[in-house]
Amino acid sequence: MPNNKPTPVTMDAVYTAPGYLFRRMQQIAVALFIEECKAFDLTPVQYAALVTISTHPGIDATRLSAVIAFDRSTLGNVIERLQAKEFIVRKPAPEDKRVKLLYLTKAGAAVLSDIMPSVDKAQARMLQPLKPADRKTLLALLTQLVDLNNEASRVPLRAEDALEHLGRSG
Amino acid sequence: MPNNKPTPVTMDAVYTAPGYLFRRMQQIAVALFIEECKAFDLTPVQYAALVTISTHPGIDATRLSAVIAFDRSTLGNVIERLQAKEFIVRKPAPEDKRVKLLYLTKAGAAVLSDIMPSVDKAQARMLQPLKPADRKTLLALLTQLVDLNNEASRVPLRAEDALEHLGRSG
DNA sequence: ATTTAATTGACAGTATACTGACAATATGGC
DNA sequence: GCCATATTGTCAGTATACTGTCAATTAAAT
Repeated sequence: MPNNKPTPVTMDAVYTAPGYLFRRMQQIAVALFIEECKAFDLTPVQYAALVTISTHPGIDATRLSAVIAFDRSTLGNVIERLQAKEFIVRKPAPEDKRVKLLYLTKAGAAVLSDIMPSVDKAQARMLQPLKPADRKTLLALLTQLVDLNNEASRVPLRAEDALEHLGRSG
Repeated sequence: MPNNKPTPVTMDAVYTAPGYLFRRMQQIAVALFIEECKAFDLTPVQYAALVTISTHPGIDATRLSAVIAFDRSTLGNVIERLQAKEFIVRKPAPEDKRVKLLYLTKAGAAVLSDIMPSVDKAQARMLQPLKPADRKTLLALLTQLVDLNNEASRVPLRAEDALEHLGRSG
């Protein structure tokens, strides 16, 4: 005969779900970043954008979005804020009137090099509670998992594709 | 003599940062949840709130926030949306005019029991790419890490404290 | 009991995220 | 060259998150 007992719902339906744990860790990661970097007025997303513009001067917003796997719509606002803080400039591309190319300003390069130690400290702090060997294991598995799930996100990482048009034949 | 070479910034400053990886996994987790559960019109946060109200009928918003470690301000809007969908009701507490107690409606209980298999499928899918042993390892380390970093988040998990006032002496 | 503290829900402001749409512009097929 | 298609940046709408504030209310201090 069928089992008609309703499955009892417990908080384990939340606490043991990997999605819940990833959400918690993301919140913790942001909190630690903000705390360590509060002197620099940069968010984690803004930091990632700055790094990418630094390593790919003249990148445009769409390619930037692909290189860090952030949503293109969201990135518009991020870029505006970085521009308002005068950490980057936008220049129209001469050969394509739709495109605006992104470059670091001197202030942007300065803040990026200044913030690095604090970013590193924040990244170290969030893994600190684990034993060193466990940190390595977690980081390796996490890197694998993100990579293997790349296509599942709305904006998959496309670092190679995005670079094809930059600094080469064109 | 001092080393004046500027540290070359590479994309590793982003790609290997645990904070970046947690952000990516969180986005992937949400995308998979939404995809698997699109028939139910529930977000991951709304699901967690529903589960908690189901296991703690009569909980108030502040304690709900502590039990799932979500921001209290944010939760106000979440509760409003759940109420608009008629999955929960809010009743004023007789002994404290500030408090509004939360209860599942029949529709809320139904959607919760209906959505469970899809939630489980989404949770399984995000770990699927890993070998079974690696899934266990990752989940164990992640659970540890969230727990050990509990105080670092703005809204630490306070499941026990939050329960003290419910269904007991009062 | 009256002043003081803390709590609760609400709100305003900022910052990610995603969906879907749009105009301007480029590019391809023909 | 023209037309269908694709790309780029932008915008409106919704949903988390966090900061800080506030009025109403309750609890604590004395």
